[in-house]
Amino acid sequence: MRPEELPEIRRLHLFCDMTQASFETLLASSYAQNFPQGLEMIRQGDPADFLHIVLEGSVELFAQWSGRECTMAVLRPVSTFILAATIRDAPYLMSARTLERTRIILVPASDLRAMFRRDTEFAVSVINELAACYRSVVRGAKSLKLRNSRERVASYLLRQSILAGGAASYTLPVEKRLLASYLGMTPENLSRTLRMLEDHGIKVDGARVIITDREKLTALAQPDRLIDGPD
Amino acid sequence: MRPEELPEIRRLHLFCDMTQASFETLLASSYAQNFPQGLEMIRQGDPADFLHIVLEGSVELFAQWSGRECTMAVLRPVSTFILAATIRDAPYLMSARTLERTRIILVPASDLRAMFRRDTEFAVSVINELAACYRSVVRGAKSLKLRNSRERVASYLLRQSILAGGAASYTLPVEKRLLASYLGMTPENLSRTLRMLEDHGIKVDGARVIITDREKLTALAQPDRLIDGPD
DNA sequence: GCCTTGCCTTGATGTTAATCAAGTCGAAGG
DNA sequence: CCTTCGACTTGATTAACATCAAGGCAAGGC
Repeated sequence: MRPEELPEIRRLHLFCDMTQASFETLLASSYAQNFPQGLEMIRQGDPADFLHIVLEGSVELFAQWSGRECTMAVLRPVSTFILAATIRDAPYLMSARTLERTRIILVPASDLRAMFRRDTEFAVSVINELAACYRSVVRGAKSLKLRNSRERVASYLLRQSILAGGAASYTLPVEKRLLASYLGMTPENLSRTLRMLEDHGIKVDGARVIITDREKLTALAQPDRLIDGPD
Repeated sequence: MRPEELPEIRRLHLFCDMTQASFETLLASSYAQNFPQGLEMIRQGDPADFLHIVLEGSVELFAQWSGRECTMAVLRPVSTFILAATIRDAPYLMSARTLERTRIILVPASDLRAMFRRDTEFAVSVINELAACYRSVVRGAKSLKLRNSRERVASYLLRQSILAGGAASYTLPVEKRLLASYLGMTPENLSRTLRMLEDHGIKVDGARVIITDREKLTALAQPDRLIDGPD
């Protein structure tokens, strides 16, 4: 692990409140690994032996069943993933693959579990992190059950604009086929929906999104703090 | 609160590992409340001031958006709910209503948050509980995204049979309209699907479910530990 | 340069599920 | 006993979405 990486990790909510000693102990038993693009680094069902931290690149979390597959999340630096599985010492519920060349820190699950028994502040951080993750998945489930695909796309586009500082124009952070799977629809349907949304204040050209009429888009998306955040 | 109720609460995973002193302190600031049937006891968006424990009756967690509504979970004694919101001191993401006359214990969120800073074993229990809740929602999301409605119904019916000890016959624990909403479909569609499943090893008469051909049902449901549990 | 390759789009078609509209049934109450 | 109400069912229709098939387009390799 490179020394300049430690402060970046330390800044994560999960690690910023623990003692320096605890942090150093935990990271001492961890190690970095570089993965090429498209590598399936975690397979659902495998035992969860490590907490993962993305330092560079990006990772797709996805799920499989009966020959089908869907994207559950896309993670970018700096963030952790599959915390819950490591804590319960249970099999991963999701698979993970790299979307590009990606650098990951692997923190042994057993050290993690030992650490939050010794460092109360760390335990509190884990609690907060898990609660946030839980709420995030609940939001996703609400969006899936309460909105149709057009509304989900509209909400997503509006939300991305807000994350880009309210910009009227921005670039999609992920490929469209991935986005479609994430939103629970087929690529074809996403393509058609984006076209339809031209009547609702959105223009999409390649990965470029332009909001032509924010009011109209908002009327369709009906953004809701309890689904779209912020927390 | 009745004295005979304390041991029941103590037996919950969330409370069984904390010190007796901590448990008594926490419950001393709590109080019980009885609600009639059909009462909306929690409204999504309200501040989360209490952890809730169901002692008698049953509670529906549901979500609303744009005039639509869907069931997220049904809770029965003895269990806790909306732990994550209380921890983050954030608004509830879901509403809750009683399905029958229901008795609830209310634990003040602030006492809860103070307690897991003082009692490490309790903090660990909270961590484990949250991780379990998180995984449970992820399973639900996977089921929604990877299965069509017929497969969801088949999985549900098979799973209930297993929960009933592998019985070939059992009673549905919830009304069908609720079940439909929980499974992400309309009551009409559930009704038709149950009829269709007669060709796949299931016979439903009112709330009575009879598995006529477990093998056929299993072939359709394709139960998966990573979706249907057990954990 | 040309040829791949992968991603995206488009149109035609088929399937799935929601909606609309009656109608049945059984439990609760007058 | 009859009425009423709510839950459930059923059929007809419509809307939403997936699938299938074909083609466009841009990036990268030879």
